[in-house]
Amino acid sequence: MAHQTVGYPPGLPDDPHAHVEVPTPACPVEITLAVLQGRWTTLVLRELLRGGRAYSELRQALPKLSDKVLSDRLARLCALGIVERDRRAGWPPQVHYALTTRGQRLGPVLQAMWDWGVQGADRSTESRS
Amino acid sequence: MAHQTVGYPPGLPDDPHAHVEVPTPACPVEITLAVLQGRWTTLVLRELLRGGRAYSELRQALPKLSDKVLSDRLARLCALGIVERDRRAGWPPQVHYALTTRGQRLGPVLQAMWDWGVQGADRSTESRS
DNA sequence: CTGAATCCCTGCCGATACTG
DNA sequence: CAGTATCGGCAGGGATTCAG
Repeated sequence: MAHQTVGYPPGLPDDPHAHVEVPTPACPVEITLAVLQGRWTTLVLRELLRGGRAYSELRQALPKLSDKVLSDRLARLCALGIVERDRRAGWPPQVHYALTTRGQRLGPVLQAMWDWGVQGADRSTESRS
Repeated sequence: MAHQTVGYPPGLPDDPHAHVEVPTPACPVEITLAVLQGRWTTLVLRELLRGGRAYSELRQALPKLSDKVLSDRLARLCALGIVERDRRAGWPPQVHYALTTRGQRLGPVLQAMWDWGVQGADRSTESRS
């Protein structure tokens, strides 16, 4: 099934993905979650949302991030069509990374998560259905 | 650091969380991601967004989900103030689960993820910064 | 009915060292 | 500079079993 009714407390529109019963790529939310999953992934995306960066610049921005994980994240995001790799000729060799337009569309998603994280600090209100 | 600039391609507003360099609870996006992380979590939330459910109803809706994981998810979401537990007297013993208002605020987040997952199917467009 | 406890296994993440 | 190779530790998740 899928998370289609999200945002509609009582009533829910019909959606072909609305009956997913297992966490598979069939559910759009799971797809997005799969992209975002993995430690450091969102931090890398944040950096790239601020503009394209060279590998060394990313390393500099995220000092605690090892080569292996950074490479893994970038390779995975490239494979997913989120990030684009640009190997530039010359010396020293440099590789530039930038978000594809598909990747840039993740902006609103991260923004929504940001907003919830900020206001979520207060857990004062409660309600039941 | 944090993902504050999310959604603002070139320019980025100043934010105290904007300089997080390690994935810690200091970043709102990481907070939200932590809440959503874990297999099955979003599926459980989807079910609850459609209205409060009894434990048995959740099990029925997610047949492939084991008791342990469902219990873990619910307990964790309760601890986070996302879900509220309502132990009802009588026989057979039944426990009702519902989202708190804080939990319901996750609706827009999942909606954004849903939207991206749906349109993300096409990776035709690309661009560089 | 509703969970908590236990066991095992898998995959991720980090550190280190090495190559084009 | 920009990665890849390898190894080990550890936490997450599934199945099964037991308890309130």
